[in-house]
Amino acid sequence: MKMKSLLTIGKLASASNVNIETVRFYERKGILKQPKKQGAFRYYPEEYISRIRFVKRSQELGFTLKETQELLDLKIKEQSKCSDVLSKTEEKIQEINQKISDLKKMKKSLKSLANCCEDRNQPLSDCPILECFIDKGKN
Amino acid sequence: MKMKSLLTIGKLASASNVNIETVRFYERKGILKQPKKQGAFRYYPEEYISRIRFVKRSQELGFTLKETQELLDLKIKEQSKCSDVLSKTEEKIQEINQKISDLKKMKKSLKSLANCCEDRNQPLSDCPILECFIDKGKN
DNA sequence: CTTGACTCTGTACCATAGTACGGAGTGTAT
DNA sequence: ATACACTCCGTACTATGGTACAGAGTCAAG
Repeated sequence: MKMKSLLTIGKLASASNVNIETVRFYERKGILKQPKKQGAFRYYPEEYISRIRFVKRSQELGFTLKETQELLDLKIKEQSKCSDVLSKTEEKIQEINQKISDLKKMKKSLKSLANCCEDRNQPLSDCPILECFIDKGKN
Repeated sequence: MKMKSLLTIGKLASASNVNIETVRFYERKGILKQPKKQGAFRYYPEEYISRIRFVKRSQELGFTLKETQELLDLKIKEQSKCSDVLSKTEEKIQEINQKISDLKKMKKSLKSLANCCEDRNQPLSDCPILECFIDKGKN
């Protein structure tokens, strides 16, 4: 049974650039809900591709699979209580802000490290990579 | 032998808010170089505290231990070739920029998700969390 | 109606990043 | 000089996030 815009697991995996086993793993873990099976095989609508991509990028940004699932669940459960969604989104937004701010600090440190090499007046050993996240006095 | 500003492994661990075993683990992995041993015990200068903190925060930002070590090595190997340091830092800065930009997209999506609940005109099911990283037309 | 590529389930295995623990040794305060 | 907390090393175990594989079943093209 072949329908337009339904993918077998193999097609989905290669379109999403992950291993087939990873798709099954995500299903076992509940990150992807298992699609209708026509007969014995899974057939996935195309939107699963963006889901998997979302999962991968979310991980690269420092969210665990569990957290990623929470992010996805915000969308998926259409019957979610609004107050739940709101507080969960606020919480995730706070986490994101913290990550962004820390990444900026790290970037600043890396830049001054790079400057040590462009501007040879400073010895490399004085570069402040370790000071990224250190509060000195007031931050 | 007790000297000012030298810490035993236990003091270091609790000052850095990690498990003692984690310190030893980092040492085995080469993330922390092992300090002078006076007699049989390790004695750490205080700067190890900021190193460990750096490692922990770096991980939270989505860098692996290996990558964290690369970042630290930029500082530690004072005889590093400047060109190496520069290209490594540039590379990390690019990664950081990408992360920041993706986090911002994710945040934007979460905000419009939150709006669905504040402004009931939009149905929850239309919220765009999955569209975070999708290029549609020009990005 | 067979063949071959693909999929199924279940289990085992892998790397990363720790954490726990046993049994022995050390350091120091009293 | 002995008690007790702390440290040593080595090994085993844990959780997370996959990956691999065996052996059976399925699909569809020829």
